[in-house]
Amino acid sequence: MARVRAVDRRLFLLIEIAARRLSREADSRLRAEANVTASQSAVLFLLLRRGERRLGSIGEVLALGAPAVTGLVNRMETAGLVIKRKDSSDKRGALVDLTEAGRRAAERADQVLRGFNAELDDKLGETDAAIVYEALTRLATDADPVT
Amino acid sequence: MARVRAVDRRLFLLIEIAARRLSREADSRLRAEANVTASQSAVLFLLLRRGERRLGSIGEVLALGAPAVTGLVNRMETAGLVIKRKDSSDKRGALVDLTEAGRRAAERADQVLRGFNAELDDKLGETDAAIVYEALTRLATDADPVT
DNA sequence: CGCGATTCATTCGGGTGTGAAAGAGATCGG
DNA sequence: CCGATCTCTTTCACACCCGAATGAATCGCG
Repeated sequence: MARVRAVDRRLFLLIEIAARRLSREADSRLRAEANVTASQSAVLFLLLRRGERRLGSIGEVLALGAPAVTGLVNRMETAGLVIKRKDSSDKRGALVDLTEAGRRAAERADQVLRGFNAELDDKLGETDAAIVYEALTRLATDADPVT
Repeated sequence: MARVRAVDRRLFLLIEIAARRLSREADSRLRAEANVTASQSAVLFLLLRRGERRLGSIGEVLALGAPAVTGLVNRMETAGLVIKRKDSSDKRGALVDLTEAGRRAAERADQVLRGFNAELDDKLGETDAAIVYEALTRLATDADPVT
């Protein structure tokens, strides 16, 4: 069973397909149990664990471009999950922080995702999961061709 | 080195981040060298290797919902890459096939992606790459919780 | 001090994805 | 044969992402 199905021999396409499936499942659980989207939950976690941050910093960690962060945070602000205020020490930037509702949502989302992640780890097995973590981290932190 | 950075401990978030980075890079190369997007190239490959197919079949292989396929194929038809015609044996469905331009684009895209994929394989190393392929295939073909 | 370069965020236009609902054609059971 | 039902695709409203261009504030260097 060396051969994999046609399309799957392109790692990047395979990752996209896997990401799509996982995202769909995670998103539906997160919406149902925490009333947030998968993208939003990533921001919530970041703020929950590392506190108030600038927009650019969020984009850096999550590998998102500036326009994506602007839109995401704006929708979250409308939803009452975060507040945005001008950085008084550098008025170009804006700082984002959790609201109380945001904190509660973050904690619910964390529960949901913890469970989901555990299922995935089970599915892969301990050793494979560790290798995949490491491999994806490497790809995620260093995807540029001419390093 | 057991501990990974905060956000990364959620496999699904990590996959999203990696997918985003890889997609961005692949997309930019594909646009430059073959004048197609990454999503479009997945459809092109499928048609190139397996021939004319129905919309639903494309969605099944690529893990895309029906509305996504409709939009994707429509934009590709506008771009002259594919043609869509009614399935005469079942007039509910539509068949999609490559145009000549589509075939040429598919072959260029194949070259680009072959190179990109080789780089990724290099970056991961042979054994890790094989494990990642296998693991993602498992996740991509079986992401449902209650199996 | 002051002006050009840099940095942070937003806006703009467009591709990509989703779930829900609608329309059209096939199918099957009475 | 024909209506209930199922299947395939589309439409709709929306979330999400990107690159390019813009606006606003800071920085840096003469």
